[in-house]
Amino acid sequence: MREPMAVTIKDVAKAAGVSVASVSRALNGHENVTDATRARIVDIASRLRYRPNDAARSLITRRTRTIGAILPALQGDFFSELIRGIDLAARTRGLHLLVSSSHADADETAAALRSMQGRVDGLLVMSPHVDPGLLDANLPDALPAVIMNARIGHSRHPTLAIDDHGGALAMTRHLFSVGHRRIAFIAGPTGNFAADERLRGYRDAFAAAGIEREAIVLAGDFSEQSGRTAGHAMADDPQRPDAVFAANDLMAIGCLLALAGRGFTIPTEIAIAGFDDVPAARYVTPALTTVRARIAELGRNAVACLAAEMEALGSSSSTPQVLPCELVVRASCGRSSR
Amino acid sequence: MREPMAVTIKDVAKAAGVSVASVSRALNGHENVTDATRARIVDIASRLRYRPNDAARSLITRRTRTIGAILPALQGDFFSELIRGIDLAARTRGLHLLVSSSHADADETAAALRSMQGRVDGLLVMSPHVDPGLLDANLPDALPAVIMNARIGHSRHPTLAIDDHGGALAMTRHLFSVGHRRIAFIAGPTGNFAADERLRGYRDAFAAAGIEREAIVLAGDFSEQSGRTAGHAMADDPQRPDAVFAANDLMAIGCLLALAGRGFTIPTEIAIAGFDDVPAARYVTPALTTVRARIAELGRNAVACLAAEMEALGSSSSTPQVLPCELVVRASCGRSSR
DNA sequence: CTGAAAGCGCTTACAG
DNA sequence: CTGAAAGCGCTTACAG
Repeated sequence: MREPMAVTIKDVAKAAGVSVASVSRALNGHENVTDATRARIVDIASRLRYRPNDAARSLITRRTRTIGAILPALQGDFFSELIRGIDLAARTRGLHLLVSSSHADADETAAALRSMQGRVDGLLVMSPHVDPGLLDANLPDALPAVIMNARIGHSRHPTLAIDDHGGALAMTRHLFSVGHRRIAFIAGPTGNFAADERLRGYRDAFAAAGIEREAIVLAGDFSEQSGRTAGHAMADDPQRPDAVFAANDLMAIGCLLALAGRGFTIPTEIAIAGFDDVPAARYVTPALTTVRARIAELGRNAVACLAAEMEALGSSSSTPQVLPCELVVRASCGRSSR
Repeated sequence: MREPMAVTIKDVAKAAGVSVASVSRALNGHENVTDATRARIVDIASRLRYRPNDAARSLITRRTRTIGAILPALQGDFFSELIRGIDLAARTRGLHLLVSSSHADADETAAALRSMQGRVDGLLVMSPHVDPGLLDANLPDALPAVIMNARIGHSRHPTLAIDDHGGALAMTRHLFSVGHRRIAFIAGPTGNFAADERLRGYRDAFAAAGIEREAIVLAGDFSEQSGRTAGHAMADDPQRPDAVFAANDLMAIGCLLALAGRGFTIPTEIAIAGFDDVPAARYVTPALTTVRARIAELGRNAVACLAAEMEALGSSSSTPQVLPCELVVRASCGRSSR
């Protein structure tokens, strides 16, 4: 009981009374085919429900019409948005999307990189601790790749990033502008690109104000719990800051909940700001002031950049892109500066 | 300037002084190879950084070691969780994952189905308005496929689903048990499987209580805005219900916000419950009572089911699975029944 | 245990 | 414009 044989190009050729070469040319839209022949072939092919075998085609064309996305995770608002942008942009170009995520460490990422090889025409890579050397060591030079959210210029591959630094800088300035001065920062995990950039933005704002010595940095790891912990630490601190800027919304929310639980009034006694504008930011009380990045756009642009790479093989062009962020001022920080 | 030739099985054979057949057998772990030969081949292959060409292999084995997931969307907490479960389970089995989503209508879904053909060994399909006929018409009979969140038994393919009906039934009973009787239901989009099932659960609870005539159903479309609209309608209603059960959390939150904005106290004046347990449910004030489904598990089990299908070709086995839901009682509905 | 050979289903120079 | 043929890189009976 073998599987029913799929219809191949030979079957179509036979039915149409032409060679397989003509079928191939007709179906692939080559010029050198009579309209009449093409019409007959197209008609028969569809009647036979002919579907070219992708493996055979890939074998000879060396193209898969597929791109791969290697991401640290898939769940959560950030990745959810990112992958939506990627998926849409890939579909628009008729590209299939292979995904791989949840890589705990560099070894797993390397394995994922290798396993994508040969199955994709190009790769989108985001790794929080991305090491350009990892890519170079595990990817053939010829494979187009685009890196997301890593330091621009650190890799020979085109890199696109959210302007985490600029967003954090703008938020810190905003907090200054509404009258806060003792602004604590709850940091994200050290070594994580976005976390480091946000911290740098915070620090630069203090430096620009000539008060870098007054920066107060608390440890965090992007989890709500670490935000709570920081919130309790602040509540216990006799020199309590008058504002907190957390490196992401989850920590800001944890901090807010902890502080509110300890009886502090927000924003009058202490203001709170986050980063990401996750959906939940609108629902906490008071609603969270935060920084919004256009993440789907990052994904979309990354695909566009990758597609360009794939077409112009070798000519690694396209200026690095840094997508600006936007301040979203809500109730948790007092009134806006304007 | 042609691309650098990749190393093929021939290169390995030549370097090892054996035939390509032996290389193939050695690398694929067949028994009939001397340990010494195998060792030499493996060594040389890795030294040459040999990577079998997947297209060539697929062409002959008729396997891609890839599964496809066709989903209505990718963003949002639900799909985020679902795809996480799918990705993890696929990885565990060494299967690649091809995704396709954002299909506005049946035509686009059909196109996605066809385009996956030949690129995958099996398919995971979730379509809110899934029509078994659509699958049959666009998929070769031989392609293993598993359907998620559709009515069990309506397709010749194995189907797994969240117990939306049971969850809604349980929530409605819970609301009865804490003393509510005039419980309105904000429905989701008609025709959407989950929405319909949840409504049915609500109705069945009323029927079981012998008061089906007292059911109050308001229209909604799963959006926060439709929840707000329903909330305002209730606020204006002289015969205001004493509890609202929304078919999803987004609508429940919209309704809660609208009602709170109109000065109603929750849960004393009106209780509110949702469905899904999205992260935001914990952050609204008061925190939302809701129903939680183990969505990642649905994805994981669907992959397991698909993998079984793929191995035992033809023997469509595996009893239909319905994953139970769990009540999450928070402050928005008054005290728990226990 | 090992090799020579056929063949998977395509595409593309090369002739005509 | 069309066809015969080579070849993409593998795997797998079939012999030995």
